[in-house]
Amino acid sequence: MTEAANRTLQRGLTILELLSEHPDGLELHEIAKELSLPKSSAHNLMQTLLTLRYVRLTPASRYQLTLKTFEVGAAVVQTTDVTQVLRQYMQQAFADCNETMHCGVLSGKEVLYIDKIESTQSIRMASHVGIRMPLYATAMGKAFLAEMTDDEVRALYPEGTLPPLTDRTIPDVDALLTQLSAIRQRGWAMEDQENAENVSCVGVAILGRDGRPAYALSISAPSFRMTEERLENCGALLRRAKRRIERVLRAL
Amino acid sequence: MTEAANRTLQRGLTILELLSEHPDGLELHEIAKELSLPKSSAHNLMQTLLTLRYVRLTPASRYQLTLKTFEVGAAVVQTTDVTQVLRQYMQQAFADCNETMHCGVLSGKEVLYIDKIESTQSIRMASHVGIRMPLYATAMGKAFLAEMTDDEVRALYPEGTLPPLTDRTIPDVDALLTQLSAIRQRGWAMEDQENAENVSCVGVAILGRDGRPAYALSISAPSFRMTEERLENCGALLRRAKRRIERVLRAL
DNA sequence: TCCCTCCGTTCATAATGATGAACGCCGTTC
DNA sequence: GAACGGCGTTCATCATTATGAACGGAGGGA
Repeated sequence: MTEAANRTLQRGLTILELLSEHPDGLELHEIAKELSLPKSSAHNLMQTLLTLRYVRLTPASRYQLTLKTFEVGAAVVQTTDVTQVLRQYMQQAFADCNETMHCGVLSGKEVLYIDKIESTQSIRMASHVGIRMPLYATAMGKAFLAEMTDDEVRALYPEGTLPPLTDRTIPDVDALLTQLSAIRQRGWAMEDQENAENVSCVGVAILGRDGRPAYALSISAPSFRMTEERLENCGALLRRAKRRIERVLRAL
Repeated sequence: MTEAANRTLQRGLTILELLSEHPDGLELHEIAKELSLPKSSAHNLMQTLLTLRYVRLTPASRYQLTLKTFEVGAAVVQTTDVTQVLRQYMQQAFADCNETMHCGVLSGKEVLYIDKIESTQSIRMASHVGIRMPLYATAMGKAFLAEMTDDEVRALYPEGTLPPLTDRTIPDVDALLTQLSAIRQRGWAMEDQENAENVSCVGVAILGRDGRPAYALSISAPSFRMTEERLENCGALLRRAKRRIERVLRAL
């Protein structure tokens, strides 16, 4: 994505990534076009990937990934469990935002905080590992709720009103559902001082193999640091992490 | 392993493969030493792999694979089933030997042939897809038997004698067990005109996730072409395929 | 059938990566 | 605490890779 030291390697790996998104394979010119490479350069790289057997050529002259990439990757997964997967992607996202991050699991009507990485900035969020928070007042929680149907959400809060934690806490289920709809659209949840003063959070939920929400990630920062732009960046960061983690979990 | 067109890409991918065999990670100098690279070259490549996030640096300055390789590889597997996995590795092995290959499943006391690739040489084996053969008279079958205990094998043939298909067919269970022991040692089975005249085969069994023999691959050739050396080559080829397929199946 | 286009391949040259030597850092030894 | 050895990093120079242009073949339309 960014500027890498070594062009050749960068390109080779990008080709593998590209092919992974095209199970039916791509022709040489398609690869060249997609990565804006001269066809002769693409040709050279594909020859190498062929002889190394990362790629094969179908009878229709389409390049397809072989299982070799999977062989290599699978070795990592053998020695990795779910929490390590979450932590690894949390670390990657952290490297891109340097704000306190949390990881939580869905536990009834609450989110249970199970892991954190603390920002190195002098003004930062305190940690929450081990505690529980109501779903409706946290970014992670709202991300969880957004993965449920409206009926499921209403069933969680039959009273219809939501006990306030701050004066910004969402007051009732109707307001909550309105927000969830926006969250579903956008792909990430946010929470602005609804849980504690001067703290803003962004969160996403991770679906397990069964398609049910299982884990969540969040980025928390002092509200003054969470500009509109930063919010968008963090949201995009988390959405990317979500997609990747889900892909890994599906095969785990 | 061999001569690839592009040195840079070759090296980068080899590093990924190397790291996949070292879950705890390797230090820069270890990588350089292992691949006989100057440390400055290794350094350059590792920097690239770092920025591309295929690799991360632990606090102890060890390079470890991230899950990115797995993400890429997992995409292939999503659209692949077991028979396609087998066929893919069969094709790779075929490219290295150009002799008729078969793939079979264990079915009671027989091996059921489910797929083939025919040699392009003018003198070649006829195809066997869909037929069944006794375990004791085929390379695939003996490979299956070699994955069982002696007791299990004896239980399959309580009579102790084995109906001959040619005059070379192994005559009884005792002789069979002797051969199975050698097969276990060597890692691959062979069969020399025990099933049909002038045909020699090499075979390996593939263990499923449950650790039980499930599939087998074989290479068949006219006996005159199966020199001692070629036999060894084909055996090694199949053993490699076996290892890889099992690794993939384990994560499938 | 002929022409045209599109695709993959090849090749000489320009751009980029590889390398060993030198540097700085740290921990260890004497 | 001085000297040494091992490690990662940097840099100038040389070897390899990237590239555009040219080639040849396959398919399609007129």
